[in-house]
Amino acid sequence: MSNAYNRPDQLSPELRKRVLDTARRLGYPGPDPVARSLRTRKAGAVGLLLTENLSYAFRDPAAIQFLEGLALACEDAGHGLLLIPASPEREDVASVHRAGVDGFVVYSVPDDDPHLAAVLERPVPVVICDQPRIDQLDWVGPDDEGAVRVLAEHLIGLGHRRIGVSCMRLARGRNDGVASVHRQANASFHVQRSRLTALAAAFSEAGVDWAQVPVVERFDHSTESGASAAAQLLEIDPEITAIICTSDILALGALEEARRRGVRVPDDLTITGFDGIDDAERVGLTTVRQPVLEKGRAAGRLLLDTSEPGRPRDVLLETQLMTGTTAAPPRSAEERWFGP
Amino acid sequence: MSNAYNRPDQLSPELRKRVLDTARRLGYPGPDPVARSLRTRKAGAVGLLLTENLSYAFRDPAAIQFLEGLALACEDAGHGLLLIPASPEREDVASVHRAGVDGFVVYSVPDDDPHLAAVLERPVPVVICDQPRIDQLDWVGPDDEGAVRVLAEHLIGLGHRRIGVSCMRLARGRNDGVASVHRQANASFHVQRSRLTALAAAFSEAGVDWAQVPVVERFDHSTESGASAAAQLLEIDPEITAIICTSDILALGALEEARRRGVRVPDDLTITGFDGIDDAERVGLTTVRQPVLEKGRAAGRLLLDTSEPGRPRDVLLETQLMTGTTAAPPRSAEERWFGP
DNA sequence: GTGAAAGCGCTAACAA
DNA sequence: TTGTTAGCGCTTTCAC
Repeated sequence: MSNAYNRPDQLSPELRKRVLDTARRLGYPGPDPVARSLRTRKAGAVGLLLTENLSYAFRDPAAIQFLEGLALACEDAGHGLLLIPASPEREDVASVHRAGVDGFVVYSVPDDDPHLAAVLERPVPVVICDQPRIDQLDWVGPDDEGAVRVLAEHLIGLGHRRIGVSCMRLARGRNDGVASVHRQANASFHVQRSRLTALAAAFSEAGVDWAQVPVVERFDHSTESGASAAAQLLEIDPEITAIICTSDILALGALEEARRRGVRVPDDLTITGFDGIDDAERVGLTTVRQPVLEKGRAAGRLLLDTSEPGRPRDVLLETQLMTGTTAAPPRSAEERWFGP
Repeated sequence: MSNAYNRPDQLSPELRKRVLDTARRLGYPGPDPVARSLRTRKAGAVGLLLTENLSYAFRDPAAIQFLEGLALACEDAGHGLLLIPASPEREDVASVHRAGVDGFVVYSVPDDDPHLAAVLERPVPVVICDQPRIDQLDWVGPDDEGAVRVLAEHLIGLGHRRIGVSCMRLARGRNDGVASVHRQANASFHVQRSRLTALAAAFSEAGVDWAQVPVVERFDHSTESGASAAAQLLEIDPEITAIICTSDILALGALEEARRRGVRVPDDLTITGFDGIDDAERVGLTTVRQPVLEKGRAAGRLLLDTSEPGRPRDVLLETQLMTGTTAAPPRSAEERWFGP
């Protein structure tokens, strides 16, 4: 009987048909997938853990592209993709415990995320995307430090010394405002930490006192946040010549704010992003492009690749500086006040 | 022991802690979710069946919004969302059989989809979104016929009589070209069928011979398809004054094609869409808006709503005619050839 | 508060 | 080729 369903080649077609017909007539709904999973120790699904509300994943263009890549890899392997409900608000970890999956992909969560801890307790393979970095675990992501350094040197080359930084949340607790150097260094989001560290290093080398550079943090990742962060930066120091944003979304918000204020980009103000989403390209944002879809696909492949040629494995993705039209040499103070 | 994990209130905290500590020390990874599912007959997850490749779901704005709504509902109920790999190419239904879920949401699949048949065999609740309509099954969707009729009457009111139609795939088999009246009536995608039927009815009442109206079908749902469909329509009958598209994506493609040809919209040609995605609103497309996010949320709620006040239930969503800037009265032939 | 035992539905191994 | 059986790991029930 089991054979009739699972190994059509092990018995004659006619017998198979007879068995199946009889089964259906008796109201047998087919093998129970859960019981089968228990027996075979395979769920045929991959779990995805995000640090945000599930619905957020469908609002952030970078997250969507990541999902697409991951879905592609799962589909190739005939696996399902289980989105695990793990809002940052509720500490409830049960959803991780309940997930019937063969492994987890963890996408960009903070070091101290309780859901991550729950995932790590499960006896299944785990692949981390972006953050955090954990020993002995497969990892996929871009070289954030290197990419940011290239961007920073581009801006330094243009002549920028007085800058402001707009960044995404640095820890699980909400803090919409200035992030002290201490908070920057202790950020529990590894990616944000490296980007800020790389910026600090590059600009320090160029003679900038990093402690004087305003870094403004926003909890929600949205263009509104980007706009208000830009506004705050311009208030703190109206003399800054560039706003460096750690994501394109924040940068797009900054562009909006600049337009609103009549500040010309890049003439009066340089604005840069990070990620390389479609909208960024459309408006010609100067940014760093990372292959987000590839990231998702690589994560899926890594997890589902059964031939294990020595774990842990790292996949470092190529990034590319996109010199758009939102970065230019700063104008001198006189130029800014009295025109060119 | 089971109690320690599942019913913290049934035993003293200290005992609970001791049990859990000992368990961890012995290397016990926590209760196996699959075995638990087998026993409790609950998977804590909802399956989603689409008719497209999984990755497609992350490219179509309407699908993304639907997913967001569905994810929202799942999250509220603490359920996971399992995306089931069911490409239209492979007839392989095993992924449906393997899915450990408490129910399925079926999103816009054709009447004769084999994966749908597999879903219906599973002894779990099913909610259908958009299509097909199946007796005794919960359903969520807009009033396609009504909405299209309002749109058609709008165009008829403007004076359009010589029109062309650009529509999405009508059956599982690829057919990029003209769709005969017969093919229209036999479309296995219920939604496309109703929209075409409603158009035919409205325009027939206005004195148009529907058999003479060119209806062009495209298998792939993309702006490129929309553009080529528009091109084909204009080739078949250069005198048409309006192109009605059964989706915004197709309409956006048609707009591109018009721009490429120097055909002015709406002066020389009226173009309409369906769905009301963000991009459509941005460019001012005349279209029908349906609450896509709400559709996803309603589907999830319907499936997860345990209090069953009499199934099957239908949720009919409100639609709204968006009179944008891409529809206007047709110009007479002379005007079109010799200018206003 | 604790322990023992049945059984969820399946698959794989083995026996006939 | 077909039939039988053990046991996957859990929860629930019931006896202690």
